[in-house]
Amino acid sequence: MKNYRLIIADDHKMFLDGLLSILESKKEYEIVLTANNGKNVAKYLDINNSKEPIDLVITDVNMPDLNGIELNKHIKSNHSKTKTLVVSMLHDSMTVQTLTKDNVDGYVPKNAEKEELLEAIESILKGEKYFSQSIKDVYLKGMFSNEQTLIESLSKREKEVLKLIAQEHTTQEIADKLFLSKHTIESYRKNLISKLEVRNLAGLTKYAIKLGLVDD
Amino acid sequence: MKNYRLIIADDHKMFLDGLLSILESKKEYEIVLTANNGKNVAKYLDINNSKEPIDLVITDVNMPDLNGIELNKHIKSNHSKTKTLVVSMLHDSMTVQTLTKDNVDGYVPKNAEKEELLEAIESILKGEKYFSQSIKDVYLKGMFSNEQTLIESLSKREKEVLKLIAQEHTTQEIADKLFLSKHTIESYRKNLISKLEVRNLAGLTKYAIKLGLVDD
DNA sequence: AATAACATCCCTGTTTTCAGGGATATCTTT
DNA sequence: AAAGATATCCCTGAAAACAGGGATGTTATT
Repeated sequence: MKNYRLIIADDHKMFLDGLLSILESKKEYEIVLTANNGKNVAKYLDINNSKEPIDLVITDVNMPDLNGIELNKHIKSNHSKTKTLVVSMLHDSMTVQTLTKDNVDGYVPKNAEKEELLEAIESILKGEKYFSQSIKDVYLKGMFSNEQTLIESLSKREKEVLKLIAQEHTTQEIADKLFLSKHTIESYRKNLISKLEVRNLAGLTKYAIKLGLVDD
Repeated sequence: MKNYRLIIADDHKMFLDGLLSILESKKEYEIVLTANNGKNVAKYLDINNSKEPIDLVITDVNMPDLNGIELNKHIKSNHSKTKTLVVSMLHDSMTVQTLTKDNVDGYVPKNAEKEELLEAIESILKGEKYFSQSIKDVYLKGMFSNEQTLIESLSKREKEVLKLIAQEHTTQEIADKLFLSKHTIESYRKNLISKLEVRNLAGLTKYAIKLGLVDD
């Protein structure tokens, strides 16, 4: 009988209990540690992993102290034998992309059936990758929308100007604020409109929000 | 020994399991039904409730078929003896306000500790109301921010124009689209700027997004 | 019946944005 | 060394937005 050692990290107590009750049905999984943040998991691995290695860390994305993305990165850099499975509520394409880039072993949304979760765990422990269809969809959507690349094509200064534009400042005001010529800001505005393929201020504002440059 | 009959509704299987495992520790709670949508709960109550009444329905907000808000409304209109407790991930002030208006008995966020959940259930079964502090905060914030009232102060037509403005249409284009004079749209734009207390298109666009009039 | 809110339209004048050209200097990458 | 991206600045003219007035008829609400 196989015996796998797992760690679960989630700051939602109720959800943790849900995972535990699902995993308790499987005798071959030993839950070595549960944590409500990534830091404690990282700490545990750093101290104890060499003695009795952890096979799999199941983690949420949004957690205090050390979130799932950072935790995955840490594990993949320092504990290469330990697999990682992300189980999360929200999944934007950026998050999925970052995680796959950091070599995460699987990603299952929280609204998945428990059967799928168990399948994901099994696959990963066998050395395969497991991504739910909805996660793949999000990933592909992110890949084939030029949105992401557009955003990345903006320089620091351009983002700065875009932010101020979205904050309802006029060209003149922005020029004064940045100690630049009015013409310079006009150029930026023009370039932004053309780069982001929008028509006017409204479009720029929407992009600024998408980029997280403005609060609302 | 008391015996309470509960129903749980949540479309997230894992979360349902979490709730179940928490409630199974309490012998006095009998889980009569679990459902992944509101409709099945409503149906069950409509058929069986008079024989053996249900004491409490624990429900998520976002569910297919019949969401938590509608389910609560249905229960409060047709099964007044059945208490309701909402357990949800996201909680905007509108949702909280609607639910309290519809006389929900409690509201606990999903990231609450299991102790708090059990306390909420106990309180409600005793006939009290239970709202987590974070829920109260959201509620109060919604009450005292003029944002909500501002949004509600917009007429249907104003919202329609605002939407088109945020979709990057010019005044002339909107006029053509709605078969109205350019001057009319200009008036709307002016009124919107003054009502929403913003300076320009950027501000209007941000409000349109907040209102959910435009996708992004 | 009166008031308020809504929807519609009009005018004038100023400011800002948008579109379309350029130019120059720096810095990085090939 | 050349090419490309970045940051900066300039100009013109048209289109659009913004500010500030007003007006009229309809529909709710009181």
